[in-house]
Amino acid sequence: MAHEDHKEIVQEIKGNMPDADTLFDLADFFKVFGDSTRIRIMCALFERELSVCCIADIVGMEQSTVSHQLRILRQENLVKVRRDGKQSYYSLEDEHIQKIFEMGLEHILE
Amino acid sequence: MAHEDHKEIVQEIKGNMPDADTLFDLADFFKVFGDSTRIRIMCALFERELSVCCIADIVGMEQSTVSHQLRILRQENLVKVRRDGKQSYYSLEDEHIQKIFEMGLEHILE
DNA sequence: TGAACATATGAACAATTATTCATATATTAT
DNA sequence: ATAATATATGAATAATTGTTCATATGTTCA
Repeated sequence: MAHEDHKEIVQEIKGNMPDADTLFDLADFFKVFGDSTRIRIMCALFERELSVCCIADIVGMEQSTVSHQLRILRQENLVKVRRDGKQSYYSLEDEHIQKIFEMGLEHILE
Repeated sequence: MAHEDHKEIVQEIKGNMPDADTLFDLADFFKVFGDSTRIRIMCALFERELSVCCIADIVGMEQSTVSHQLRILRQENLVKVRRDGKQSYYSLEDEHIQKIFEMGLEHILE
């Protein structure tokens, strides 16, 4: 236990928090931003849609690696795919992503 | 290799991207948001500053676990500490954090 | 000074995750 | 159909990371 109003504070805060499931999902969402390969992939996609092999060359990693990471980005609805012949072209799902990206950048550049 | 304008596109995008170091730091920053325990701790701190033992009770984890996670939050300048007698009171460093949090929440609630 | 309490930290363990290799699937052109 | 190319995926491995236990540090009060 602890100081005087411990119990009351705990109850108050617990009552006002979003439910655990939501926060769990939120953590999963941010987890996607927490890897430098994925961050670089997303960053590349800010400019335009790109094929998998272009992305691989841009980030300097194996095509396989990029494919795996793109799947993760797809699962969290951060990117969408378009097939055109042999290529798959990936692009960002919406603009939230760039905004969150920029806010993070703001924070670390302080 | 790949389709026609592959090389040009790769060069163009590579030229416009922030340098790798910055993106690495950015990923590290978001990594902090990518754990449900830390997310819950931050969420609790939106309301007010809290002692370590309060936080431990709110998130339902060991004091030790919370202390370790608070250190990580401190290292990334997301929280600050204030000593008052035996207790350490933690609070959020700035408002970026809540904004980023809310944007993430917006995204997953779609 | 010593007891009691709050917090911090090191070591160990379990679990998760990123990457690569090898290979499968899909598409196009010959 | 076969060859060539682009992408996707499964298995294996290495590395990272979250949690806990045990204990150290710091603070107050008797």
